[in-house]
Amino acid sequence: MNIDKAWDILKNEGFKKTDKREQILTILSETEKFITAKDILNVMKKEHPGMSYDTIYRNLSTFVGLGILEETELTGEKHFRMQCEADHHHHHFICMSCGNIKEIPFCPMESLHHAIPGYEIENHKFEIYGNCPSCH
Amino acid sequence: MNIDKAWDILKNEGFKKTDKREQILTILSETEKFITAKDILNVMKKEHPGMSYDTIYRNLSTFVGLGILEETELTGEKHFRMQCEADHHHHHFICMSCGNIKEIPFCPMESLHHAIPGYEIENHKFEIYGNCPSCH
DNA sequence: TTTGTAAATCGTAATCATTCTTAATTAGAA
DNA sequence: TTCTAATTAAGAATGATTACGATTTACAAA
Repeated sequence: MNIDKAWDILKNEGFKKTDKREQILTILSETEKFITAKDILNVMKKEHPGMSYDTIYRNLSTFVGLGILEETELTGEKHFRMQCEADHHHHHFICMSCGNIKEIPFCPMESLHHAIPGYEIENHKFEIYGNCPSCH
Repeated sequence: MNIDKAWDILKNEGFKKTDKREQILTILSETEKFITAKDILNVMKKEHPGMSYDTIYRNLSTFVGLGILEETELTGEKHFRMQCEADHHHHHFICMSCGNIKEIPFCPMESLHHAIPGYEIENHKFEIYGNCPSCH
């Protein structure tokens, strides 16, 4: 997902264009990694010293709700990154050293739908952690 | 895992037998569900009004470290339950209504080891959320 | 059984991420 | 330009978790 597409979605849903949102999206689109609200605040404080956590959290959760960002919980903190452009459902390998992401073109749910009849599946989480080739 | 086996492990590692630990283990062994530190405190406060959170969190993390409990993050809170007895690696379906657990006799990693050469896999998370047959 | 000592617990304060509140500001429509 | 709802600032509140000094306890050894 790039910033333009994110703005299309936001405009479409009636959200206003603000420089804070622009900056949050810019920061996120400049990295592949999952980053925290604090990471974003630290960058934004340079230009806007009186930056509020509330602004960041509120916008991050708006973005997640609109499918602009994806969210995961790593070591007790929420982490965010741009939603993948890929049109197919997939999962991630997350490098614990450098934080980089590799897309896993595979979803275990496909083979599982039939394995547990009677169970209504609403959601699933599948993530792999370790070290990427350049980190070990 | 039953309480006796838990005590074997604790004794073996040089941990002392205390009534607080006994009670925490008892509470956990009486349910199949993932429960929180607060759930445990609420029960224990009846007998020990001056119960400390520190005691519960410290012991829970000891137990997790020794493989007596397993831990997961649900809606921002750590949840714990007794480690499964099963000798084979497996995953869980977690019912979002009643909290009950169903064992999934299937691990997606088996088919994945070869799919990402060069990546050193250290850990993985695979959980399915939804409603169990009696809840929908 | 008594005693010594490290481990465990208590009670509370501190910390950390996140959310809430109210007032002020701002983007974009009319 | 003006109006209005959306957005933001600033800081307080919340809720989970951890840390800490003082006290108590388990248990091994005398």
